[in-house]
Amino acid sequence: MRAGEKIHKGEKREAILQAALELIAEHGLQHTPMSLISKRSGASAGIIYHYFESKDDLLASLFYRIKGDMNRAIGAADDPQQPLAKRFQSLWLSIFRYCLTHPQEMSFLEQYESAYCMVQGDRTKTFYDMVEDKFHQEMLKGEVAPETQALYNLANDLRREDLLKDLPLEVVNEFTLGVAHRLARQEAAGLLHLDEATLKDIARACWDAIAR
Amino acid sequence: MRAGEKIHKGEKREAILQAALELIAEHGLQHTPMSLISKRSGASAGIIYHYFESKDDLLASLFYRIKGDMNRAIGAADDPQQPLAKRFQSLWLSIFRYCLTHPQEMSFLEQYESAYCMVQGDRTKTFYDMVEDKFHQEMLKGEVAPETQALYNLANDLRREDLLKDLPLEVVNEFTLGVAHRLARQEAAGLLHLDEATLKDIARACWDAIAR
Amino acid sequence: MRAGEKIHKGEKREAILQAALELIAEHGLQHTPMSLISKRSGASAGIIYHYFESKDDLLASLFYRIKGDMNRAIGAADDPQQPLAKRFQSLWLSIFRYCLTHPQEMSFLEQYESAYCMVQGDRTKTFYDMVEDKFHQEMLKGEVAPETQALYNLANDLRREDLLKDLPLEVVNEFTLGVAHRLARQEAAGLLHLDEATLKDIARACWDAIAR
Amino acid sequence: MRAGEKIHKGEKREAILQAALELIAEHGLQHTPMSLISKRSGASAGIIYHYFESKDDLLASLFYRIKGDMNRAIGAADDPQQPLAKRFQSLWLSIFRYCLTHPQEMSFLEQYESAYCMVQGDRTKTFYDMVEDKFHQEMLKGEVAPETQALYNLANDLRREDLLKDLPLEVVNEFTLGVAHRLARQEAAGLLHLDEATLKDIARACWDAIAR
DNA sequence: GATGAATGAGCTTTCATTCAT
DNA sequence: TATGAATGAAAGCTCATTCAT
Repeated sequence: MRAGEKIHKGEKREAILQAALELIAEHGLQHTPMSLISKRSGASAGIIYHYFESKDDLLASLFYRIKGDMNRAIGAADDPQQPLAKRFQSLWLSIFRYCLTHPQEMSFLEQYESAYCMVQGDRTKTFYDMVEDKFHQEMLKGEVAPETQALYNLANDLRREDLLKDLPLEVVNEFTLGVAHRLARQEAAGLLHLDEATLKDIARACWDAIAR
Repeated sequence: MRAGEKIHKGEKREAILQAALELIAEHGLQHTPMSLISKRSGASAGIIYHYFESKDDLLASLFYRIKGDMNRAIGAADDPQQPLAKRFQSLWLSIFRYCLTHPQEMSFLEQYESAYCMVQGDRTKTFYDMVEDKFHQEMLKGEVAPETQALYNLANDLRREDLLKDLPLEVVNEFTLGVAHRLARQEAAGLLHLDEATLKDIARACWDAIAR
Repeated sequence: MRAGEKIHKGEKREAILQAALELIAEHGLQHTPMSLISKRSGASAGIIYHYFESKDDLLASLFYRIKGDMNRAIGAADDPQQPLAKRFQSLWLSIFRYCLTHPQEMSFLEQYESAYCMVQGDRTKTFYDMVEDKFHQEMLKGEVAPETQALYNLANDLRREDLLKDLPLEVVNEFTLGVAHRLARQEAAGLLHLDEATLKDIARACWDAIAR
Repeated sequence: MRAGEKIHKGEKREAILQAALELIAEHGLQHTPMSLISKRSGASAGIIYHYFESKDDLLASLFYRIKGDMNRAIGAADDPQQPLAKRFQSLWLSIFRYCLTHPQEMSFLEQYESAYCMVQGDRTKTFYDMVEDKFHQEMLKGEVAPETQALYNLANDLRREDLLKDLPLEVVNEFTLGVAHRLARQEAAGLLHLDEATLKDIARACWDAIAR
């Protein structure tokens, strides 16, 4: 009964995270009280605090679960055997598609990141500076956000071949993952429709931006 | 005393908006109660409801005030007499600088837009679809968000000269205003430092992305 | 209308404190939720937080209101013109009577003081060490708890005449105020009945304990 | 294995009581949830309800365990062979020392007794009137609280020799156990330091209060 | 005996909004 | 216009107790 029990445990925790994700995507971070998460997930109000220390902890856990999923999904699409230009296109398209097919996750990420990003003095603090739970601490030990790992690997390969302009890595990131993310959001919102051919054109435009 | 009274009116309303902007940038949308806005602005709790119908109305008013400011600041930098490539560079740099020098406004915009953007069914609804007050209605009559006007004018000029790739306008927007916005954010957060030369390189990379 | 307003304001604050006192004496500190204080006092749940920062602040305010009352009541009974032995008896009886006629206040004081007194390491911390609000800070500026002031004045006069044994002041305090307090509690609880004559005998026994 | 099992049983029950005692002395009665007692004692949340009917029952059991300990400790110090004045001094000092060396027990007793003592109408009800479990019922069958037994034995001996003033027994109790208890508390809190000589002076002052 | 996940009523506190003055 | 005390629903969270295993 061991395995069964563990699955059951994991399922409840997962149900809570899933309920939170759906509700936040539907009603917004501000209009998602714990009571609603409790109702939707089928968990009692109290038990949520058995799995998560606080609402903040729940949200942080959800954040890192999504980041991890995204990282895995995108990383899986990278094939180091392929030629570099082809790899870049595949990666760009896989980012775009992940964003497009995960609107709830994208909605959550955007709300969460912007809610924890504020100005102090003449300084903007990102949520990475502000939230101090174990998850964030662990994450900060790595040098880059996990979902950019595949991209950074590719960027290093490009640089080795001297195919990349001399731009900061963050800028390269904005021209690829950033642009893909934002366009996928607009497509998901119906503000835009991009067919296969256009997508490839855009991927190519990104390439033009960063390639020497 | 008429004129004086009117100035006084405007000042109080402005003080409320300014207090809201500062507090939201400092503490976040979720942690900015009306009571704090009242304290910071020097206006009583009650009188805020004389100037604004509700908190939502106050936030929407602030949103449109900022959008207007931004539009004016960016538009002012566009000189139709200049050659097109030069115009593009100027515009890109002026967008970047506006974002960099207005961290409170950027913080507010990001929080506000993401808080009012949610998923229903398999559809992402932007806050433009959801908020229904007079301001939004007025805005929706125009075809594009005001701050992109100068960029769209330039894009049309570029297209007339056949200098622009055949990409949707929204994509062009992402490669310019979007990229500038996100990089300015990172610079403001101290995650990145971009010197004058690098900025011009990035503006050029944007141009490479969209120019034929 | 000024005076009227002020009285009205004070009345609501006072009503809250009075309701808290009654309920705590009736049901105990642990079984007196803010909701009950709100109901009994006729104040809404929210407005209590206009007058007091928190439940702790409310309790601390009540504590100092009672300490002040007690001090005034007991101090008023001391007549420096009287002979010293007579003054001691009067003071002792007035302490006893105050305790006896204010059972709610006594119940509250006992619960409050013991609830905030705990052991850390091999050290007992009194609530004076633990609570850190403005009231306590103010109180600690004085050298002795206010209700012992009259007693301390008398003790000094006795010492000047060399009528007092060479005992620490705290010990003198226990033999007078302390004993009176505890006996009044037992009388109020019906565990004991002390008539006038016996009371005078006890006051005399206290005198025997401390007088040379 | 019988004996072993019984020892095991007793140990777990004792561990729970000990954990409760420590936590209540450290954090206060109000801030000692069952979950903490469970953690500190190493017993699961559920099993506590095998040993105790409820939290109230656990607290009552702890109360009587402490009262019994105290009684035994103090009674052991009384030697009926000694002269009466000497016996009184020994008893007083042994009370004082027990209180001083058992700060957790004292903290618990004070909190427990005051939390269960409340005012109804113009009447103060002690916790003896209010708690109705078997322990209290048993206790009420005896005429006096157990820890005063040794003192009462001595008081009777004194009265037989006509050495005692004509004061109610409760008053005698206050002048001895009561005063010792309160002074030990203050010493434990560091508000006071009483050396051996002073302690004997105080024991003598108590004697002066009650002796004819 | 023993576990610890689960319950759900109840807690303190917050806050957008109203309204008598 | 302007005030700020007052409202009360709703928020996040706690905790004594139960019960399937």
